[in-house]
Amino acid sequence: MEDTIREAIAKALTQAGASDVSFAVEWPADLAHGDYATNAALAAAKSLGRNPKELAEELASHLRDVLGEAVESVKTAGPGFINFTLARPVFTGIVKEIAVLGADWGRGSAKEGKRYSIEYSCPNPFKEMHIGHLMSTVIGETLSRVIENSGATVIRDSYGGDVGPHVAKALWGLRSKGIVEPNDAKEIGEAYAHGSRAYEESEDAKKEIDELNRAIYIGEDGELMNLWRRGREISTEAFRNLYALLDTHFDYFFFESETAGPGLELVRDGLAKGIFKESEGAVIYDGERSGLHTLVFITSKGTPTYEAKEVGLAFLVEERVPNDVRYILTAAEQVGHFAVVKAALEELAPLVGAKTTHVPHGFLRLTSGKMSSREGNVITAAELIEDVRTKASEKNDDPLIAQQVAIGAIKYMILRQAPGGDIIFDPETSLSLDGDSGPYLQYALVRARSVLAQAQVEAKPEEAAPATPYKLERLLVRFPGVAAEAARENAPQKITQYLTQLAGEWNSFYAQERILGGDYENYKLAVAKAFVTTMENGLRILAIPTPERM
RNA sequence: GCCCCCGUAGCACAAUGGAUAGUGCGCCGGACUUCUAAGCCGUUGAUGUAGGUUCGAUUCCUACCGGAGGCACCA
Repeated sequence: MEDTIREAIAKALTQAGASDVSFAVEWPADLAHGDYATNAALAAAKSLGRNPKELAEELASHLRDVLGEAVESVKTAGPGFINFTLARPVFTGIVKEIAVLGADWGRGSAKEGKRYSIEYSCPNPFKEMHIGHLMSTVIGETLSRVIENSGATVIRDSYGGDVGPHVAKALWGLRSKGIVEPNDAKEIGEAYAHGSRAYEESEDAKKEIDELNRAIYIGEDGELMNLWRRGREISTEAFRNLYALLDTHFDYFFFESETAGPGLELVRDGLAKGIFKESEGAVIYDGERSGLHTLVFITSKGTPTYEAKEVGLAFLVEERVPNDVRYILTAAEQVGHFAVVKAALEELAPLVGAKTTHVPHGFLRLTSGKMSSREGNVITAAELIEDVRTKASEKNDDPLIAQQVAIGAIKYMILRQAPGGDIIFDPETSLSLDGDSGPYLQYALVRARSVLAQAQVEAKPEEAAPATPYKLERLLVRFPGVAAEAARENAPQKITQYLTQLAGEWNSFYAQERILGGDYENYKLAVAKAFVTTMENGLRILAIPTPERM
């Protein structure tokens, strides 16, 4: 419908003598203004030297003729907007279409045939997954689904640091506590905190940890490597449990132990080609010549840094996961580093560099101060989920439903805003189960399904409908457009906000209209069903669970 | 010092350059003989400052103020 309107406007403008004017067709903020609006008259008025209101009036009357029965009215408003109110049959048609499409309602094709490689979550083995990783995991999974929904194939991977100083600290910590066989991820996390403190407080410990770090890279100390393998296994198993809870499933896991070797080699090759240079015994990329930071890729001790490993990873992914676009999600604090890696990649392998995009996300900040695993005041992902689940079980006896509500609440908190922004997280008040929240969406869906389950008659979109479409219907129409916009702009929050508005409209409809046994019962049931389909499809994209009852 | 991000009501967040700047929490006030009150209806309240571009700026540009992050051997 939007395209039809757009074309009609373009033609009308050409007739008026303004063929290359760019204009918008958008949803008015207020439904009272209609279903679509355009600024075409405002945009064209200047080049035509016309009064925008007059021009709008002229265009409107022309468009009224062209669009005919599809529109209820075409009116001008304000400084020269043209508002389109769609006719009743258009909405009836959409309600029918939703019933036919079912799970496919809202799916797009803009990215058909594209392969996306998306990397997210990326917790480091030997540390516990904290709420920061939760943010990356939730945003990454939902962004993946948003892109899949527009027709692309998405291959998900997570990349973890299983070598490097933090591992040396954890292993040193385990050894110093005399632990040969760690029991769980928590024990390893504590050992890391212990080793990390020792590293800063004791020269001897620092020396030992540096030595361990090298030994892990070399990998010849059998006993050490056994502890390392065991530790990595325990950590990654804990991650997998969380991923199952969060409904995210990776196709690949990459580890720094695999990227370190290739990374070193690639950077050394680059050094020979003059892309990198030596400085104070280290191999660096001189980013300053292009306004970036100058960063070390290979340390003076010969170990690769994060940057070199990232280069190795880029090539490894290219080999195993052929793709058209590669997204790497990390916290925003890495933007400076990533810009340097990308610049280096663009010199080493222009095609790989060009299609690699860093998608930064904000931090989850605590109102109670900074989180630091060294300080031991991190909130782990598992703890947070457990806390919210406890809160949710006050109203739900069924543990599965309490868990679905908890996951929904946490995900909503993360997905309601633009991914780049920080979330100020107050464990006491941030996780609302009322108002704008995950449970709000879930509850609206549960009530709608409940109505449908109790219905004695069939949902029939072809039965008589009231002359004026419900606001709910007028919002339902927008779903595919919202989903497409979210994919185009990497903006999952657009879907969250839309679903919130839609749920609110359903709640109002539910409160005002008698559905079962009321007027237009068959048609209202069809609208309720269309709402259920839309909410289900939307929540599926967000990866928010849909409880059976609440 | 340099680079990047951010500044919207008491608080947390929205708003492809458009109309009366939306929503939730909180505050205050309503409605249950009716399909689930985690809900509905109403009320209160905001674009850091100063310029610029534009028919039109929360949005783009400049400066300033304030906050967060980054700036060579952690990731």
